[in-house]
Amino acid sequence: MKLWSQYFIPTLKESPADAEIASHKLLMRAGLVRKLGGGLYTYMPMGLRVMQKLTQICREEMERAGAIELWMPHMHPADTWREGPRWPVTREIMFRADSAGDGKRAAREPEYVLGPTHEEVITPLVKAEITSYRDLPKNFFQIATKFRNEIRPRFGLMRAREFVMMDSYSFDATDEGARKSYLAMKTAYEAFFRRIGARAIAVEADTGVMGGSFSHEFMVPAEIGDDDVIYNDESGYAANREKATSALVPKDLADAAPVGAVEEFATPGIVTIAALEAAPYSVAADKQFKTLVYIGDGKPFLIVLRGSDELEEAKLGSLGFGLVRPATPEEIEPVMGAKPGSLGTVKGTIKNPGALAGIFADQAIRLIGNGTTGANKDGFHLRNVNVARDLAVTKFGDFRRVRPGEPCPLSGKPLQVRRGIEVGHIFKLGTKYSEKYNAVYTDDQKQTHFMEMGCYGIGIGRTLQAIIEQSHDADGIVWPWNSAPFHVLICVLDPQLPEAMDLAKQLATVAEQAGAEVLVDDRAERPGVKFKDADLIGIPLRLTIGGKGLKEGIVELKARTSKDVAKLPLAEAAAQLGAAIAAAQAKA
RNA sequence: CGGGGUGUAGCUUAGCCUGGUAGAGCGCCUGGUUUGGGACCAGGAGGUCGCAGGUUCGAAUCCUGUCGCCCCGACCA
Repeated sequence: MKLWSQYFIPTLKESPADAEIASHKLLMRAGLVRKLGGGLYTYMPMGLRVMQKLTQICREEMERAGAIELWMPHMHPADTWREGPRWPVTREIMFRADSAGDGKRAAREPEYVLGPTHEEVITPLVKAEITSYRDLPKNFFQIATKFRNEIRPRFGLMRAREFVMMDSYSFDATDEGARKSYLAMKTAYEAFFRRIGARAIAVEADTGVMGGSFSHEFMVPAEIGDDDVIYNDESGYAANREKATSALVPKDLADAAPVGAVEEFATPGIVTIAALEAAPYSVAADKQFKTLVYIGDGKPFLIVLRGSDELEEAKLGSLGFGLVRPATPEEIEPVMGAKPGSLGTVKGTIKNPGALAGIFADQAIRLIGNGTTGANKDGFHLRNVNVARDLAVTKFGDFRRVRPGEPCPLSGKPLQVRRGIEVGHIFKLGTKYSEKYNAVYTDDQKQTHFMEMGCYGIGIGRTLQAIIEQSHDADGIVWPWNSAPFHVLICVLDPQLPEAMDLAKQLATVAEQAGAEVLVDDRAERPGVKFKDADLIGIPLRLTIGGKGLKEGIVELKARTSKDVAKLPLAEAAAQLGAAIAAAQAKA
């Protein structure tokens, strides 16, 4: 039991000016966190209590799934990363942790970095410690602080520079085992989110920098989310926009019949899809070929899309390049022979095709018959262009961004879109890291194999905020039972009356014996202030003890989720309170 | 990193355009009256107006630079 007057819950009537979204405002107003700097937050006592609830439930579910907790350093020798497989990418988001020094000791290259994640630490560790199939599988997890120099921290805990994450890493002997480990994590994550009262859905996701074969994100649907989830309720299809695909191109699509030979025509000053759509050219965007130049690991390659489609850059990951970026106009002209706006991939028109690492086309361009594309000659385009006959294509793939309304790949029904907050992510990695670090084991035939890996993460702080985003009303937070900082708030309206405080302490003991955590508001505040604060901090059950009620012989019990107040005769108060707690526990 | 915005007391902010003693509300402290949904009265404390430079007799206000914070965007030709 905690007495409010002796605890520390600095609530605010007004939201700080830098909080924009509901959950961020409530985090501040309910006294859960305070900001130190951009993306850096102090967990105040109430915020810490919620954090501890989440980490404990997370720990229990991970252990239930057979994972083993450990703790790794968060300051890493820079070589750990420099020698790792993704230094060029990860160094951009890592903080260096060198001696601040006097200028003499400050090295040009970092000596130490703060860990954004731990594949580069755990894989060498496991390589050194595990060499036999007898010791596999293993799944190690930790719940600890991560550091990432986010391009733009925002929305409070939603995207922070320093944040708490549960991360785990599985090591299996076989691909089949790795699939099992992956599924065990998916199940554990679902159990975790269910227990803490967050409605999260698993969606197919892009593997991104992590690499690997497949992955799911756990998304909490919310308008303020960073990600678009593409889904169809009927089929159960759900994917991150970066990964989402649609059944836009029929499998048995026949190539359109060419109506004539490729023909060049002058388009002075026309360098955009939209300009070519306008009169006098009047070429519909979905009859145009859009040709983009990218640089993959230093070498240019081309991406061809319909003019009406947009590139989903994340899908370029499937091409296997490490670092990918758009080419600059200076890089484009020597290769293509024209400036951006007049580019194309019709055979024979590219100035220096030998320089290209490949020409990759989105399958949707096969829907174009007799289309128009750039001539690789400034101010000229080509018409009557047909994919099979005229275009040089190394490989077809899925590179376009899906739009709502397109047919679901599973059911053919229209896809829908909604925003979501990514609170967890699981990856099946395969052997990308084990090969890099030579993490091998010996099987019962004395053969050595690379370990099959998976990695998994839950953003604890982000999850905390996502719960608030998902569970609040105009008056404040509505904590789910298992995430709540306290379960029962005993509101003593007249704390100067000894009998009121005595009863409060008595009922607090009852509640604690029923397994609830109790906060007693014993402050010398007016009732209105107490009720407003009670709603703001969102404790699931509120028991009100007032001098007026005591004279009538009653106390009041109210659930945060309900408007109804139950008047309990004093003789029944203990039993009713116990019953309400038991009911809430059973439901949670 | 690019664009936009903003910085005045613990919090919310007015004043800035048009230079001339820095104001309010909330919160805090003291006293009193109140007491079931953010009370009232009286008194009080609290500000290098983000920082640095400049213009000026005089700068919160105008100019330059810089830093912090917030929002939008991410080379899609």
